[in-house]
Amino acid sequence: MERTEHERDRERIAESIERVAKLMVRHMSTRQNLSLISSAVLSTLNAEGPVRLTTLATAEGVSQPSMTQLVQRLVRQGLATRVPDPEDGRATLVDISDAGRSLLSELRQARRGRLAALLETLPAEDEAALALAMHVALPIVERLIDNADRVIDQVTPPDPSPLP
Amino acid sequence: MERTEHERDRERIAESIERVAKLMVRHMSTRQNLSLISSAVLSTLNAEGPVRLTTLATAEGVSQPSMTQLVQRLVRQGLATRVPDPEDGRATLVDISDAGRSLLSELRQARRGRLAALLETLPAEDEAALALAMHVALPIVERLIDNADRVIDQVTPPDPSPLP
DNA sequence: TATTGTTATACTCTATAACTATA
DNA sequence: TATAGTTATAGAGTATAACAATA
Repeated sequence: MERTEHERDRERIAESIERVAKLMVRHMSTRQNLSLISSAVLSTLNAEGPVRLTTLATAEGVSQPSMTQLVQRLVRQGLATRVPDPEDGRATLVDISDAGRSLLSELRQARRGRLAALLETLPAEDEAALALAMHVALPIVERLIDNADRVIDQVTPPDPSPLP
Repeated sequence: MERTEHERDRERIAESIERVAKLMVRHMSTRQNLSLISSAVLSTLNAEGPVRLTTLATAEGVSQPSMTQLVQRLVRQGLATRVPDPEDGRATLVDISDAGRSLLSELRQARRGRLAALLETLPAEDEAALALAMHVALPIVERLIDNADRVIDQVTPPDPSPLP
């Protein structure tokens, strides 16, 4: 049965991803400072310039009202700005502020520091092996992530929702 | 400058992990059903039998009051039970219920299905390469995760907390 | 006195439903 | 009428501070 081993591999991958995700949410998101989603939005704003609220919402996979609130929090904290879209009176353009930009770079530096400290706990040959494996895996994982939004929603329906 | 390339590698790894984490939180956590942390607690209860609330809290890296609330939610939903510890009048023992156990196995099956569907979007040679790379990387990543709780908190202090 | 857990309070993040304003 | 966004409301999940009860 080759398929069984295959399945076990996948189970193991899923469990490790879950543990890494938990770790990220807990530690890499800089606690006090900014949540995972807020820093992701800040990062998007930094890369894409002024964008509409709806664009942000769909990009992050959250509802429009959720993004409204998130942006309100960012603006309240001085990390983002809002201006009406001159080309569409209904729309608002959200952008990152200077404070947002500098916080973002601090977050990235902190993240680098944490990751570096973590990797330094490994023996040198382990880090080398990990780097090599990541070099192979990362481009594939990134394609996988790009596929994810399309694929997962197609699989979700057969969910009879067995509990309250 | 070998160090610069090294750094860029780490930056890329961190960013991919962040995206995977976001993806997990959004999709792999079965939306309607149960959050990442709730299913993790259920999973711990399933594996470790009745455990104390404090043990759960430290295992998941959340505060005692947070775990109190989380367990209250699980009990309210019929997924967990609580009994006083016969050996210590202060303590409570939390355990998974039958409904919790069956929900957990449904969650795991759903997760397997999602991951399988996702991996099937890849060309065969990509999946093979990914499986190989993961085979190398996973044991190292798991050691890394085990190190994480110890290491990260030591690095966090030099955080001047520059924003409100 | 120390430990176990709860309650009180407050914040982020999330969603759906109902709304306003512009196209 | 359709689209962009907000407000209202509700709930999960998080934390700290202050407390009760037991060891």
